[in-house]
Amino acid sequence: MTRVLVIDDEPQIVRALVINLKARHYDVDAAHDGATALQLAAARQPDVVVLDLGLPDMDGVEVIRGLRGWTRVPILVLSARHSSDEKVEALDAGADDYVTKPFGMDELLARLRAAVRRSEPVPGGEDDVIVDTAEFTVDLAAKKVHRGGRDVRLTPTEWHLLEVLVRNTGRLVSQRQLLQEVWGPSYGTETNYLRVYMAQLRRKLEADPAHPRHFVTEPGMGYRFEK
Amino acid sequence: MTRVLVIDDEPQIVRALVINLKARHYDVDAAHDGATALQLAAARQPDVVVLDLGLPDMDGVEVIRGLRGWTRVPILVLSARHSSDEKVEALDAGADDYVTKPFGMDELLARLRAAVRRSEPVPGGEDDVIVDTAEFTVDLAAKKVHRGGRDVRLTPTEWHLLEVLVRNTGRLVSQRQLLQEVWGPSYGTETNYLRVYMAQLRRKLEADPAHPRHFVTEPGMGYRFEK
DNA sequence: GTCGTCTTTGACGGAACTCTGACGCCGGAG
DNA sequence: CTCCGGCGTCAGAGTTCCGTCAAAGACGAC
Repeated sequence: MTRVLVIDDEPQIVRALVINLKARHYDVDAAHDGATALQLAAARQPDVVVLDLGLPDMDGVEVIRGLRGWTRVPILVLSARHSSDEKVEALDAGADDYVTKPFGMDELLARLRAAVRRSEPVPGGEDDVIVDTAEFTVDLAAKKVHRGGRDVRLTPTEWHLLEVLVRNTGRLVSQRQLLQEVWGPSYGTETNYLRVYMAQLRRKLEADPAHPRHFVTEPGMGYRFEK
Repeated sequence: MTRVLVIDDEPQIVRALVINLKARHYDVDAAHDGATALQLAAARQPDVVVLDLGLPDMDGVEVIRGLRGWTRVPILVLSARHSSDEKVEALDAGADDYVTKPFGMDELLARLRAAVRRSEPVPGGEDDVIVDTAEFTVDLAAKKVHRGGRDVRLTPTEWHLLEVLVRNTGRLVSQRQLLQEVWGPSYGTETNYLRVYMAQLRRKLEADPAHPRHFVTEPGMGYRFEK
């Protein structure tokens, strides 16, 4: 869940923000002054900060600097001041966005989403999906199969077939489904393809290809991958 | 130098932006319609995009989507519309900021700086910039390759290709992905480029280019860099 | 203009991959 | 027993894909 830190000394604005944010399933913390804000930011590690510049105890820009000293968390500034200098100062101090009051809640939320979105890691990230068996290891992201200390080379078709089976580990996959996923929707009855390529996979991955333990045939139905 | 792509069909606005940006030592490209913009973005790889939503040939939001399909470059939207819906739509489509006309140049430049700043890599980044192999060393930050006691000269395209492969060390990178990252999103099937440049890299970096150990071909799928 | 560098393009032989048919094995049904 | 359908195995034909080379085109420097 995304955590938001709201910093504002006007209770009605804080209340409005908190209600709206909680309704959209954000986790919300609130502070009424700069000192509390900096403390809360350190303690709660928010994913985004909404900061009103007019605080009772310190200048809003100082809060920005205080945060930027140790974090790159997105900071969205609220302010009643329309002056260009104020905006420039806040943005150059490290703010990510600047919204003048009165503001529309829709717009604020959209800007919040934008700020959160761009601080997210790249979706196609480095998370390696690895499946382990007694004899070999499959890394779906890297498209690698490791077996007995060395990499196994698979052809595109072999990979595709393996991928479908591994993604359905433990489940029976029908011949029709395999054919359509690997060879295309117009295939469905060419079971000889399956026989040939399943044999390849077994030869390359099974300890004893004649008695497969991981690529199991269910006669008349399909195949199943077991760890 | 920071490169900015300005997209607007009003000549006087473009001129004002270009003059101001160039005075501040930005490298500026300009497009007056969406199609040109998308093409320029691919060709010039800007660090930030300034986009007017009112274009003659296509909806501004479509331009945002077109860019977001393949890049996370910051997009700063300009618009004459003050409507909240417009803003929300643009921001949710992937824009980073939204400025309504008329705008102050100081504010716009400050927002531009903010957008560029946050897209910069962390200064004290923990990313290991240097990759070592038995035969050569790649320094991604310094853009240098060292081999056998001397620097190897690489052309821009060779570098780009090497960079993508090294950033994905051990992982298979599809031909399509390589083509799109190095040559641009409109490429994807010109595999002969890959063949030519992969041969160049091997000739310059592999001990035995005919039997590559680090730049591995996976027929029909892509290439892989191994340490 | 001329030069040098880099990129794009086309052509070719060889390697890798996919498809196809033939054959044998096995278990169940007649 | 024989027949038959489903499966595994094998090897060759056909196709696609890749590495290599060379030459033409694009571009900037001088």
